[in-house]
Amino acid sequence: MPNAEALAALRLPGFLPYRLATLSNRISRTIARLYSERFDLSIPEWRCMAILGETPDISATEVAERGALDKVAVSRAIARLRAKGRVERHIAPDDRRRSVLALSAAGEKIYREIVPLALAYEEALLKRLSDEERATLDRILRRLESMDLEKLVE
Amino acid sequence: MPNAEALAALRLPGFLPYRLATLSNRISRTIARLYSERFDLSIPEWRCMAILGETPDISATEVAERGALDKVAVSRAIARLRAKGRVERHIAPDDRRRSVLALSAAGEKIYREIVPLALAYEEALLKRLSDEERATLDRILRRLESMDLEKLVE
DNA sequence: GGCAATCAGTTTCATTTGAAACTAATATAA
DNA sequence: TTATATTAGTTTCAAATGAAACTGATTGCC
Repeated sequence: MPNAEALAALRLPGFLPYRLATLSNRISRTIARLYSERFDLSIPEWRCMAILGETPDISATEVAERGALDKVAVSRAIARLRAKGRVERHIAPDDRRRSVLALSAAGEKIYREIVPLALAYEEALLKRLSDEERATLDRILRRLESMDLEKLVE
Repeated sequence: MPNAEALAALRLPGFLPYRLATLSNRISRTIARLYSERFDLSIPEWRCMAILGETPDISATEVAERGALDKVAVSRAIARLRAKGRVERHIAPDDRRRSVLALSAAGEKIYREIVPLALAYEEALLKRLSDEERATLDRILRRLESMDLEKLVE
C-alpha cells in the first residue's frame, strides 16, 4: 500500500514565495531596462542615487542600510557613480574611514528626471487597485516586512 | 528662484517596486538557505523539482514555462539534478530533440520531504493575515500578475 | 527529394554577485 | 602609551547569471 498518506499538493503558481519572486522579478526587470537604457544606471546604482537624492551627505554604510544593499554592492555602485561624475565623495572630518556621499550637480539632474518616471510607474501599477485594496496591500506588506523571516525556518 | 516646482518625493521605503523586491528577496534567501543546507538544492533546482513532482514526464521547455525560468537555467538545473541522480531523462520517441523529464525515486523521496516544509513556511507567512486579507492579497497579486508590465513603460 | 527556417536544448563567454580576506582608521583597555 | 579589537570600505576569487552562438532534429515549402 504505497503512499497511504496523501501528500498535500504544492502548486507552484499558487505558492506565495514563488508568486512574490516572479512578480517582483518581472517588475524589477522592466524597471531596470527603463533605467539602464535611458540613464545608464543599474538597480543598485539607482538605489544609491535615490537614497542620496533624498538624504544627502551620508556614509556608504548608511546608504547600505537604507537601501537594503550590502556594503560590497554599495561600494561598487558608488565607484561607478563617481566614475560617471554622478556622486561626489568627501572624507568625514571626524572619522577618516567614513565617507560623506552626495549627488553631484549632474547626479541631481538625473535624479530629478527619474523620480517622476518612477512615481508614474508605481502609479500605473497601483491604478488597477481600489483605495481599499491599496490600503490593505500596504498593511499586508508592512506585516510581512516586519516578520523575522530567519526565525521562521524553525 | 531655483527649484520653483517642488519635486514629488520618492521615499524608497514606501515605493512599491522596492518593497516587493526587498521582501521577496528576503523570503527567497531564507528559503534558499533552507533548501541548500538540508537538501543541497538551489532555487532553480528546487523549482524544477517542484514542477516535475507535480507534473512528471514533461520537456525542459515545459518546465521552463511553468517555472518562470529561462531555458538556460532549466538546462543547467536539470544537468545538476541528473548528476545527483534526482531527475531522469528520456528522449521523446516522436521528436528526438525533446526530452522527457521526471523525478527519480531518490528525487521523489526528497520532493516528499520538501513539500511539507515549503507549505509550512508559506503557512507561517500567511498566519499573520486574516482570511479577508489573504483573499485580498490573492486578488491583488492576480491583478498585478496579469498586467503587461512591458507596456507599462510608455 | 532537398534546402531554408524553426525548434529543443547546450555551450561559451562576459558580466554580476557573494563570501571572505584585506587595508586603513578608530576605539578600547591594559 | 601600546597592543587588541572593531569599524568603514575595498579587493579578490569563485560561483551564478544572461545573451548570443552553437548543435542536432524537425518542419515547411519549392
